[in-house]
Amino acid sequence: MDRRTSGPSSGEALLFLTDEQLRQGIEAMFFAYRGFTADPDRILADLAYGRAHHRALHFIGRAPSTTVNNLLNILGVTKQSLNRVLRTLITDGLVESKVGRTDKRERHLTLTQAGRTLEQTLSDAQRARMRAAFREAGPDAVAGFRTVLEAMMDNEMRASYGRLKDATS
Amino acid sequence: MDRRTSGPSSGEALLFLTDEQLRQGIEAMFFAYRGFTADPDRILADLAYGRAHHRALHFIGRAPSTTVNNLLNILGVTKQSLNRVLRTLITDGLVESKVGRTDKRERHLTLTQAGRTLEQTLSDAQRARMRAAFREAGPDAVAGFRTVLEAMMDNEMRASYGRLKDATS
DNA sequence: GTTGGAGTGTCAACAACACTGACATAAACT
DNA sequence: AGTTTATGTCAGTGTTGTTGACACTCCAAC
Repeated sequence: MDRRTSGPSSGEALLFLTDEQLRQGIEAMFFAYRGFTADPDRILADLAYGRAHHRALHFIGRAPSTTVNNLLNILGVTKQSLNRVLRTLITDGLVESKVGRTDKRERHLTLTQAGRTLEQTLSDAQRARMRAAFREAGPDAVAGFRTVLEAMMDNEMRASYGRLKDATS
Repeated sequence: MDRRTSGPSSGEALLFLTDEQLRQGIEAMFFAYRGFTADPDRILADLAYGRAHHRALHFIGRAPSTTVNNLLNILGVTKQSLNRVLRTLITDGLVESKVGRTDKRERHLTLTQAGRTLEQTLSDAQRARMRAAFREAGPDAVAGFRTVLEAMMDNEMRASYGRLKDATS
């Protein structure tokens, strides 16, 4: 009924955000995410893999020698779900699983050469689109993009994101 | 191997985008999208519905009296997939399907009162998070956010997005 | 030193939701 | 009359999420 969404603004300049503006943000997010995953999805469709395999390859490549449990926290799925994906990647020789030295309960995951190659192929497609979008939008827009996305994450995800970001900066 | 990603910049100021920067953008998108869907997902889990139902409700509410075919184009799924969802929504009395007046082949979809109520509940949760993120990030960041997302869409999706945006502005 | 609980990983079965393919019906178009 | 368009339905399949049950490893208390 109210066209304007009111509420406290916690000390910052008050922003008048209409439901319409928020709705456009929601739809932008929906359509953009589809574009975001479209290119790797096309590649994966030909192979016997899906988006979950891509995610696993990405984060193993990002943090080599990570444990299953660590990957679990990042991906936010159940260990059973992840395990199915990991099993195929391991038997297909894309990921190597090594029993931990100090704690033999842990499995440390690393990409094999073949795994790195596929990860590169998938990431290249995704990066190409991201690069084009970033170029088109300009550096200020990119900064804003990241600020908003970071504010939209859950706290635990923001923590994972921050850890990964800091690890290589 | 190359730390710097080069390439033509189509007349604009050349931006040096490292793979690392792009990777952070990719991960930000991944984690943020999880946050973006987390709240409605929690609500839907209690009901017998899933994310697909939410999407249908959203776009029917957005463009009332839309046809099945139009919805199909927006959502980018097969009619079999959409039909399964629509059937449950119609039998549950959340969506009304009316035969078209001028073209009787078409079915025009509208939310019932119950449908509007559920849609509101779901959207409120999602808007609350979006609003908080927008407030925290500030208006300039929001503008950049939208610019980048729009640049990341496929052309057809950008068309759908534009149509919806213009319809109510 | 053995036992019990916590941590970690694996196997099996099931549900949601996407897909393809084939087909039926009705209305509109030519 | 014949073709195309819009919609709905049935059957089958694949990916990816879930829960439940179970095995192995570590560590600490007894």
